[in-house]
Parts: sequence; C-alpha cells; structure tokens
Amino acid sequence: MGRGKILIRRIDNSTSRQVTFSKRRNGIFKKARELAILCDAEVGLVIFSSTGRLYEYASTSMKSVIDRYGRAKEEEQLVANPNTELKFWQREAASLRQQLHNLQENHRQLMGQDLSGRGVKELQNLENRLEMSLRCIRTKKGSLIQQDNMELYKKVNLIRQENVELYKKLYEKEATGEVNRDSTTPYNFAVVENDNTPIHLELNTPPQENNVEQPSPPKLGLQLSP
Amino acid sequence: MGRGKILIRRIDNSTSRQVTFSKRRNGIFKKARELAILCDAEVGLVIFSSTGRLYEYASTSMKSVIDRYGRAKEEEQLVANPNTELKFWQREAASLRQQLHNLQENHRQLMGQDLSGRGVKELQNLENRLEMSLRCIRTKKGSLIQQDNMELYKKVNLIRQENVELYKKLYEKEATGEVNRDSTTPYNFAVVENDNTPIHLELNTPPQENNVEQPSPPKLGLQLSP
DNA sequence: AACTATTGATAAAA
DNA sequence: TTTTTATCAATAGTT
Repeated sequence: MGRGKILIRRIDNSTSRQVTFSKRRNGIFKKARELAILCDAEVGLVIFSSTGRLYEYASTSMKSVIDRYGRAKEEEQLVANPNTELKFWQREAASLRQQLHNLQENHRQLMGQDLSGRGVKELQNLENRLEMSLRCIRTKKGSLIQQDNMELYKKVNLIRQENVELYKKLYEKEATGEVNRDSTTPYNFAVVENDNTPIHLELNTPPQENNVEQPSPPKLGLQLSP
Repeated sequence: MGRGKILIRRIDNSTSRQVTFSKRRNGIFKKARELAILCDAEVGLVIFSSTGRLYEYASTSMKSVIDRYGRAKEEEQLVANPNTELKFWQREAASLRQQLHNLQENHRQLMGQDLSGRGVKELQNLENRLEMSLRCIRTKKGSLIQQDNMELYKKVNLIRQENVELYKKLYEKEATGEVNRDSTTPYNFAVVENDNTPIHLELNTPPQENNVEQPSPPKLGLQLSP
C-alpha cells in the first residue's frame, strides 16, 4: 500500500527507515487498539526502535498483560524453574558472544586478514563481494563529488557576475575621474569571457589519491590550491 | 477497508466478532513482523481473545522483549536494585548487543549498503580499506594458484616421462613384430621436447571470470578443456 | 509534515 | 474456516 510494492527486508537508508518506522508504528498501534475494541480482546504491544527507544500499547495495562501472559505460559508448560532467569541471561550472553565472534571473523576476512586455510574459490568469492562494495561506494562518492562540483560551479558564476558589475562600476568612476587609485580591487582576478566550461574544484577529498571517475575538465584561471 | 466502513466499537454478533478477530489478528501479526524486519526493531505482541486464548508474536523472543521492557521501565524510574549477579549478565548482554549492532552497521557499510548520509571523505576511507583487502586477497589467491600450478607442472612432467618410457617399450615391441596394432595407446599425446615452459592450468576457479594477476604463459600441447 | 497514487487489508457474502 | 470481491485504509515515494 504505497506508491510501489516493497520487499520486506531491512531498509538500508536510515532516514527512510526511521520515517517508515514512524508511520508503521502509528499504523500498528491503531490496529492493536481497534482489535482490542472490536473483538473485546486484551492486547499488549511493545516495540523497541533500532535506536533502542521504547514504544508501547496495552488495551488494559502492560502489567496486566505481562502477568496474564506469564500465568498462561506457566500453565502451558507447567513449571518455570526460578533458576531459569540467571541461566537465560547466561545463555543469551553466550549466544550474543557467538554471533559477535562470527561477525568479527567475517569482518576480518573481508579486511583481508586471516586468510589462511581458504581455498581459491572462497577467495574469489570474497574478491567479488569486495569489488561489488567498491563499485557501490565509488558510485556514491562520484555522485557526491559531482554534486559539490555543481554547487561550486554555480557559486563561481555568481562571484564572476559580481566581479563584472564591480568592474563596470570601477570603470564608470575612473571615467569621471573620481577614483582613488590606491584602493585595492575587491576580487583580484580579472573578468574573463563566460565560456561555460565546468570548473573542477575538489573539496573534501584527501590529496593523497585522486581516482575519481569523472573526466577532469579544463581548469579555469581561478585556482584555489597553489 | 472492506465492503463498508465500520465504527470502532465492540462487535455484538459473536460469530462476526470471531471472524473479524481471526482476520485482524493475522493482519496485525503480519504488520508486526514487517515492522520488525523493515525497521530493524524488536517487537513483542500479546493478544488474548475474548474467549481467553493466547496468541503471541515476538521478533526475537517474548522473554527477551518482556525482560527488555522491564529493564527499560526500571531505568526510566531510576530504580537501581543491587541485584548484582543478574544485573551483571543483563548489562553484559546489553553491551554485547551494542557491539553486535555496531559491527553489523560497519559490515553493512563495507558491503556497500546503507551509504546514505556519508561524506566523500568517509567513502574514500571505505574505498581505501576495501582496496587494501582486495590486494591482500588477490595476493593470497595468486600464490595459491601458483602453488597448484607448480604441482600440476610436476605431475605433467612425471606423466610425460612415463609416456616416454611406454613409447620406448612400444617401439621395442613393434621392432620385434609382437605388437597388437589394435590396442589403444594409454596416454594419447605425443612426446614433445621438454622446454621447461610453465603450464597454466586453472583449477578450482569458476570459469566466469579470469582476472588472475599472473602473466598467462604460452600453452603447451596438452589442453584439458576443449 | 502533507500529499496522492498504489498497494494492502478486510467487511460482507458465499 | 476459507475464498472471493468490492471497498476502504495504510503507506511509499514525493514535495
């Protein structure tokens, strides 16, 4: 139900993930309330966002729901050993530790460490995955830099126009002999013909490497770096 | 959403109340699941029908959700009971969960997902790390393949030698007129001069891509693939 | 946060 | 219960 169908899988973009969370959270709370009222049910709903914030709804009270749930479960499986609580958390920690370990292993592999005992096939697979990642990242970087570039281009055009007008004013004053010859010109580069050539100014990039996937356009007279 | 709009009030007819309960229960469970997956949230949902039956959904486990709920509430009310042993494991689990979350985030970035909101600098950094990994992996792969290659080379030489000897024996028999002409030769490639050229046989590599960083040596007469 | 084109959920009927 | 179908509701993408 929206402008297009979506797959039910984690939304990568964190902004839209949050927006969707907000919308759907409201939606499901409404549904929960309606179900409780329409069907005379006792409903409890607890949601932790990915950032850890708690949201809750209970048709009666959360305490009532949880207590009732506990009693129902107790009846269902006869007894819950009071020693279980501690055990549960120990198992939980062990499980999380395991997951963490696996992920770390995976991460190390991806970073090209700990490659011993891997077959050629596995390494090829790793290589392919990394190349895919690189492509994604380079595409993103390229578009970001291009965006920066466009904004800078606009800015330069604005300043150039300003310059032209200042030049004109100066010329007029000079013509009427009222000018003070010692004053410095505000922008100390000359008027050039507006040839619409894109300007290539790389900001925010470390100078050590320069492998951007765009053709380097011819430089104009204005250079920000020595 | 139906043949007609309805008021949100208790459905009097018990049959349609039951039917509606069934449908909406499925609906809300689906929504809960989708919310958990799409938005990476932890969700717990408990429903008691008007007849007292329990239905539940939890994205992780109901125990985890209820415990976390309890802790969140506790923290909210600043009550810190020094129930040390239990608390310890709860904090341990929380910490591990956090680490896991961070590592997952990192991993997603490395895999080129979730790139929104990253600056050019960060992307450049990612790119560099991935390239370093790729170099490591390719080096390792290269040496593995070369090792394979060497072993195959030795094997080929052995077989070739065997072949030479068989050839000699056959020649001797032919010379004495005792040979059976219809017998097939065991290894059906001929003796060539041993020119010590390395043999390039790629084993264990999927055929789709072929970007190994070694110069492809001239192929010998022995070709395993058509 | 508001807007809509679309998809999704479901009320009524069978 | 489940299926079908006509409608209403939720929401994905956009502004």
